[in-house]
Amino acid sequence: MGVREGLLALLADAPAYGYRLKTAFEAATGGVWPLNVGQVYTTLDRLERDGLVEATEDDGQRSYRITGEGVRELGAWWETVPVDEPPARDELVLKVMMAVSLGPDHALDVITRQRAAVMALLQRHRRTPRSSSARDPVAAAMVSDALIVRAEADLRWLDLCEERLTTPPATTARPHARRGATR
Amino acid sequence: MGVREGLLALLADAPAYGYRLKTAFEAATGGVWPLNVGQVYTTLDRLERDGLVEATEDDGQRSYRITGEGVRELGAWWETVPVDEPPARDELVLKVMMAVSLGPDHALDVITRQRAAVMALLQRHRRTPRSSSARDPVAAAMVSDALIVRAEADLRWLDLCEERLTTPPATTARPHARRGATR
DNA sequence: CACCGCATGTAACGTGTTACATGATTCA
DNA sequence: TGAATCATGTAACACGTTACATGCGGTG
Repeated sequence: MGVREGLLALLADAPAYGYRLKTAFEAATGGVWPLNVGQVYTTLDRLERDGLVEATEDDGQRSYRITGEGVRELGAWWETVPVDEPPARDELVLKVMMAVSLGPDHALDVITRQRAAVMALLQRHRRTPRSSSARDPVAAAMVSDALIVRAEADLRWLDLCEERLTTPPATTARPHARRGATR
Repeated sequence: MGVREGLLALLADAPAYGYRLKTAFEAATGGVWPLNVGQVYTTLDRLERDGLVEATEDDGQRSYRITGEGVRELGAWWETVPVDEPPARDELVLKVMMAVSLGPDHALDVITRQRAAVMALLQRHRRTPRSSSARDPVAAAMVSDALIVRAEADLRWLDLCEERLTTPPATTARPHARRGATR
């Protein structure tokens, strides 16, 4: 999810042909998000089918240019955040939900395992400085930041779940100013 | 992503037929994750194809039971956290990455817009107490928590991105003990 | 020459999503 | 009777992913 809009964003900057879009996409993401070339072409076909881009054939080179419709669609993409109604399916959340439905003991067990796994992942992300020796250090650093922040949020959520399972059900506090998630 | 494993988890508790799995899945997720019945049957077909479940036909009722193979697969699911190599595609991250590749001014603009959108979403999530009047208040509360924590993490990450774009590129600090994301 | 990078595709598969068709049962 | 719920499926589509095929051009 995102290849479609990603290519559209690149084409908003300048017209380009398929292969160049692949390299541009990978460069924009600091080289950490590889993209199969084949997907570029299929995605371009769909974009053309939907009238968001136009192609001009020149000597075997198909150059793609964004259309007015595409510009509008892209503008909406920049501004909006994907609606979560119904809430986006998240693997970790689903896992804990299912474990809860199988019983609180099972749930606490899964939470413990998941916390250990996420903590290991977090440490790995913190140790490896992905920013250096990448094509675009800033982009790579941002992706790295995202992984770290996301993992921290997962830990925090696991703590909240454990609280909800261990404290009496009357106490349904919202996660407002709580912090930590370090254990 | 997750329906497959979700159904498998439910079948690990007890054998069931298709329609019951739909209601069980929705009940387990506090009623906030609706599931089309059709998908249950297609997913069950795939699970059966892969040998993770077995079906016993009885008077038009196809009852599904998890197999040993399914139990093993499910056990791995409980323990592991999805590997992020390459890092999972995230819409917000992709958006900012693409904006960065189009120029820092564009990027800061998109970051501002996205922050506003995420903040609005966060406030909406904090206001609506999804825990009450749901089939499973605990599950619904957990999903609500996840949305809140996730949105907070997104805000935090947007702040970090802004820092990386506005501070001199020499300073590449890691997001260790930083907190805030309240603006 | 053989290999690698450039460049364009096609085919197949996996999963998720929606819409639609078909019956049986239950209940106001 | 008519509507809602239960119950089982099929068809079509979207998107992502991988593998594969093909041809060109430069370079060791």
